[in-house]
Amino acid sequence: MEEINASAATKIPVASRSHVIKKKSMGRQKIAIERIQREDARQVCFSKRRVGLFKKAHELSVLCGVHLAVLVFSPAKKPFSFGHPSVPQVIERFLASQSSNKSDLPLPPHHRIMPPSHDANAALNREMADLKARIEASRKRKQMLESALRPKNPSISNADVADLGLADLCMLKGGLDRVCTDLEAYKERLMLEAGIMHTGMVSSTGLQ
Amino acid sequence: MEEINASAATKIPVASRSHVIKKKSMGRQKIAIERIQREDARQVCFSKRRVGLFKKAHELSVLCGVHLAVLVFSPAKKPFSFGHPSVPQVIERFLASQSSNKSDLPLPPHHRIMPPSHDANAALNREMADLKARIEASRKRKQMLESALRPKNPSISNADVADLGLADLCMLKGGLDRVCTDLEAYKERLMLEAGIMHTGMVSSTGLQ
DNA sequence: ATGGCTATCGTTAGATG
DNA sequence: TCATCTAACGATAGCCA
Repeated sequence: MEEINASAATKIPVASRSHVIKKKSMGRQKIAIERIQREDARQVCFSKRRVGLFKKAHELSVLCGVHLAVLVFSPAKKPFSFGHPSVPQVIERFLASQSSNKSDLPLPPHHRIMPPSHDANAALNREMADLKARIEASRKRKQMLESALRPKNPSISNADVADLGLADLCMLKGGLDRVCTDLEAYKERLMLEAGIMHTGMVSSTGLQ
Repeated sequence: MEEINASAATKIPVASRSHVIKKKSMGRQKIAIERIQREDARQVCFSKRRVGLFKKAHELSVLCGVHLAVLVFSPAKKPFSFGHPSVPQVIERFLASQSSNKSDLPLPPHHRIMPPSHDANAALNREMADLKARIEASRKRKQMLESALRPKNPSISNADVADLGLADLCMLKGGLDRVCTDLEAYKERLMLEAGIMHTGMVSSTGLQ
């Protein structure tokens, strides 16, 4: 990986001209993926990589025409976000996809699996009304949960736990659907953490 | 890993019997950031870049120790997500940071990067498309859920699944204590919330 | 915090199995 | 569909203004 061979790297400009030449830059150095200790370096890294991440997200949304959202809190706790078509829309859609049906709210009786080829327009209209109602209910529920949390006494040592549990609770109601999604997300995460496990041979320690 | 050059040399005979040196690969080609027309290429691009985006997000969260979440809907409307410390936590925190300014879903003032909202027509079209997508996804989810539930044991609990995933993945990982710790904490959170649910807050589907 | 620079590292388009 | 390979392209660590 590190050693560049004669195939393409045929440029030895500065080094070959002189035995001692101070390079203008060391270029990009390899770093381990672990918390950066130096405060200023960490801040700079965040600024640059945040932009890079948003750019990647933008490219993905355009290239593939998909909806996505990225939410980031800076080291200074400041929120940054990027979304296509918009952050709130994507969040809403995501939450809706988690709650799915059943258990969410009073399910309209007409909401059931319909034959795809049966008066698509009428069916779509009914379903759309249904979804709108669900979105509205979801909105109210969120407000209730948030307002329920706010009046809590901050001196409670478990405030963090309550806060953390709040959103998870929302998603928990999705049941199996949610479990599957969460597991998927955690599988993704683990595969990222583990790095290159499936390439077969890795340095047994794995993980840089 | 290092036999790349050796294997490359081995395959040279193909090129040598022709006066035209055929490269084994054109390598990465430059592409414009615009919707990819070919359906298959778009799908492939999504798969690759989604992984890349999640990896970048993971690196940012670790390097800078920040909270973040990424929500993506595939071209097939399937939701993918990555979050540190967890998607729901980050969403909740983000919404909370927004609610201090406005009521529910208005766009946040701090949005630096945001697709320009066009005229009302475009907005309506987007909403319509979005709703239709949701309807499609909802239908598919329902079918998957039902077909998954019917032949299987309907009483799969969150704890069970989380536990299995934890043990399995930890074993798989082997050396990453931090991941195990994270998952342990996640499991505890799940069980705690299950307890909360049981005490009456959101009892929906007999999830356990 | 932003922006530019450079050398280097990491990502990925296109082709292939 | 999904993994792999290659070479080119893009992102960025470290340094400075």
